[in-house]
Amino acid sequence: MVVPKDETVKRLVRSRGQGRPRSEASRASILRVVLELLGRKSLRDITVEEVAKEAGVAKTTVYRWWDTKAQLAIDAFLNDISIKAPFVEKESVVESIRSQVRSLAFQYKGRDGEIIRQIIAECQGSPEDLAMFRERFLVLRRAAAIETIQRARNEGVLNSDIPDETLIDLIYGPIYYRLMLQHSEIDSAFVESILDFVFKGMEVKTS
Amino acid sequence: MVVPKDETVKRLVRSRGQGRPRSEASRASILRVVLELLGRKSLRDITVEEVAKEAGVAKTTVYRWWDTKAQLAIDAFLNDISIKAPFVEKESVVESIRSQVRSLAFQYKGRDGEIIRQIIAECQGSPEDLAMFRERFLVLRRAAAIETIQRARNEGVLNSDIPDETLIDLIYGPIYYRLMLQHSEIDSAFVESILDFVFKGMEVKTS
Amino acid sequence: MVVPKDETVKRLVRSRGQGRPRSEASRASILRVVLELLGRKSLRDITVEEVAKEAGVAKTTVYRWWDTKAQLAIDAFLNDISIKAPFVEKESVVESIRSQVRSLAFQYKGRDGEIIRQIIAECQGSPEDLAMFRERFLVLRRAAAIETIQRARNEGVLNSDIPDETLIDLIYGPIYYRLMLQHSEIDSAFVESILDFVFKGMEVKTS
Amino acid sequence: MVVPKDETVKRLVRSRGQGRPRSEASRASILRVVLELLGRKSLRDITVEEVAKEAGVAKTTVYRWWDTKAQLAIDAFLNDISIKAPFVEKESVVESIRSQVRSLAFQYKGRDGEIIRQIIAECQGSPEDLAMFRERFLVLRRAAAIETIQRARNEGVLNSDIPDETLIDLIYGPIYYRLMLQHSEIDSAFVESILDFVFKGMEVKTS
DNA sequence: CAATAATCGAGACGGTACGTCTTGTCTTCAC
DNA sequence: GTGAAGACAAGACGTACCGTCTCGATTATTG
Repeated sequence: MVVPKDETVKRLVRSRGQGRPRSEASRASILRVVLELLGRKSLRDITVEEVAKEAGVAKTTVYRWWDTKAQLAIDAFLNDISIKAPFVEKESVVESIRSQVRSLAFQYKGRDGEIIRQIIAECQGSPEDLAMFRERFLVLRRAAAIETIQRARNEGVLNSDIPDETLIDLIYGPIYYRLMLQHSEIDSAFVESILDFVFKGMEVKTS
Repeated sequence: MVVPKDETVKRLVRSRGQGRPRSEASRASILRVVLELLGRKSLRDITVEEVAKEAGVAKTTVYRWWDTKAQLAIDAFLNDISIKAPFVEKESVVESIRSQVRSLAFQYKGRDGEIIRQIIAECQGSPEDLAMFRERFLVLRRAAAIETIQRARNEGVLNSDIPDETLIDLIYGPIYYRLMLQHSEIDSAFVESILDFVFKGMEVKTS
Repeated sequence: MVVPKDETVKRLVRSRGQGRPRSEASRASILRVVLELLGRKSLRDITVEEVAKEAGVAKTTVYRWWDTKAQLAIDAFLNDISIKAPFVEKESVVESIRSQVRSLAFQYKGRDGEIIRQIIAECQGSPEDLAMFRERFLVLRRAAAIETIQRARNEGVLNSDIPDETLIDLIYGPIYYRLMLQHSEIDSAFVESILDFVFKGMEVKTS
Repeated sequence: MVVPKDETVKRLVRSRGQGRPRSEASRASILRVVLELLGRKSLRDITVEEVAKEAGVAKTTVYRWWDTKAQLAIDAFLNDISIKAPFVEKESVVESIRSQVRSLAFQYKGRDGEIIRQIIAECQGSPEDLAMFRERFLVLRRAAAIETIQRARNEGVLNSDIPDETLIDLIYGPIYYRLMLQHSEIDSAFVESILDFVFKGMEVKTS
């Protein structure tokens, strides 16, 4: 378990104590600017200096709360999004999964996909950053998927002995693959083909 | 179609004409150094200055033939590797595919996977670089896969109407997913699970 | 009137306000190194990189306070020298001038002449630099000369209607001429000949 | 005596022998381009690369015939100008000198003065270049001046024992002083004041 | 008339310094 | 103690020229 050094943790750790309290305005301004810049340019091309200037904040204030640009981007991203692709109750568990994957694919086609792509790239330079991205973003979503998959298994809908983790990789891997390599669109034809192949003949059992 | 600006093309373009011919020794030295450095550190942490110095070459010579660090890394990588995961004739077409995927997964677990990971990350900052990586690396391998898949279809072994491109994404996507996110190992249990799931019941027909 | 962009002015302008104060140690170190290097090599052969390295200072620190190498050299030179050829009270005003010119010629024969020569050469590439050299070095010295000349005129010692400025050019021009062209030594025979010619018959009146 | 390394000498030295003869077209083109560039920018800002390109000539061709940029500029300048300020016979020897100084001052106010200024500056970096400038430009003109001055002495017109060399410095020094420092114009008021002061009462004797 | 030899253009080369940019730290004063 | 301001050391960036070199092609003289 990697100890997260992100600002959320720092806030908790430092929250008690003397002195001038942390400026909430500065924090919000920084995160807002990062997100806005991420809409215009590659994370690589965004500089801490630029963020500080745009946010009307001292560079030291940024460095005080975030160790790396990747962590800053992760915070900005998570601070902004609500869960846009949740697992919702459907007529069947499999349909619930299919529905979630469709939502996620739609989300990844847009701005959010772009940002995630940039963050993953940025995190390749540091195992710690990559670990943080997984823990703060990926594991939550994978946990929800696993729970749903297990419900499907309990209902006898999943007639395969493929491990849960691997099944998740099988479903979401192709989407991340296209996200990172950009060799083809993440359109609905693609998503439906994947889903049909993975869940072929499974919905029958739910009836 | 992106016009590749990599050195290989430049060499062809400039091969006819006057002037001092390009130094093959410098070229080889640069590519060798890049590869050697890629074994020791992240591509992000490799500097052109460092490459030039280690290669005993002027910085301008590097910039003359490669536009970006990503292109340099791609060339160094491709210059080095032979196709380590080819499609070889097996007792069945499906087995031929399974065998290739096993080889590729094994390759991606090691140094080559590490390098590919770095290159993909580096290419995210520039669509041109990413396009070059696809064209010089990905398309060749995907073309071979497609050809094999079509042979399987012709033999009636593939009983699914999933498009070829999507099938490739389904098989290789999970591997790239684990390569980039590093949430789990690309071990043989993982690979076999994927292969079993994708080709379940298909080998029967080949008998 | 050219607005000087040299460090002295910048210092005054920026002196009030927040932020880390300018490092006096760095400033002194840079100027010291420049002067030391000027004693060993041509100003053309001195590089900013070299100055920074020798001074144990970042290159940016040099560029932050000085726009051009010429300005740097002027500051280093002025920072070092006291007025080595002042106008001192003598038995007559003319003798006071003669004495000053002798001192100046002696000064220009040595290291200072060499440095001034380099600075003047360096300043030819930019009207701004040349203007700064005049304003920070030349005008002060010419003003002192003019004041002394006018005292001489008031005493009726100067029986010529030559303009003050031109008289100064007449006396000092030949010295600068030899300094820049190096066709002959600036020795005392030369200086005395010039002085005798310019002030011939004038000292009589002072008796 | 410095051995001139300029192209004129090289031409003579190399003139006999086998091989392809020197291209007169290239030589003329180079000198023409240098002169044209000198009209537009500082000699410091002119690069050999630029000269070669503009002249449609290989860089090696420039380097083969001229060792330094200063020598190139000197050649270009001398190749262009005829003697624009000669000593011509006048009603008196002194008037002949005065006339020559007026012409020279007029010349130095314009483009030629600008070029000379640049060349002198450029030559400060190398004693050899400065020596060449003196030998190929200055000595010829000073020799003519000395000859005229001696004629004046023989006619008893010059009633001063100032050495010839120093007298020349006294007359021309102020002009070069203003040329290099640019603190005032080299206008006729200035020239006449200098001449009147130097030759005051001398013309009487010529009558 | 072939051999020789110096020239030419083109342009790659190793090298150096440029002036800028970004990083992450530090120092001051204000709150 | 935090924050804004901004100087600082460090070092890579990508560019511009330097002066040299290696080519193939050309153009004269010499044998």
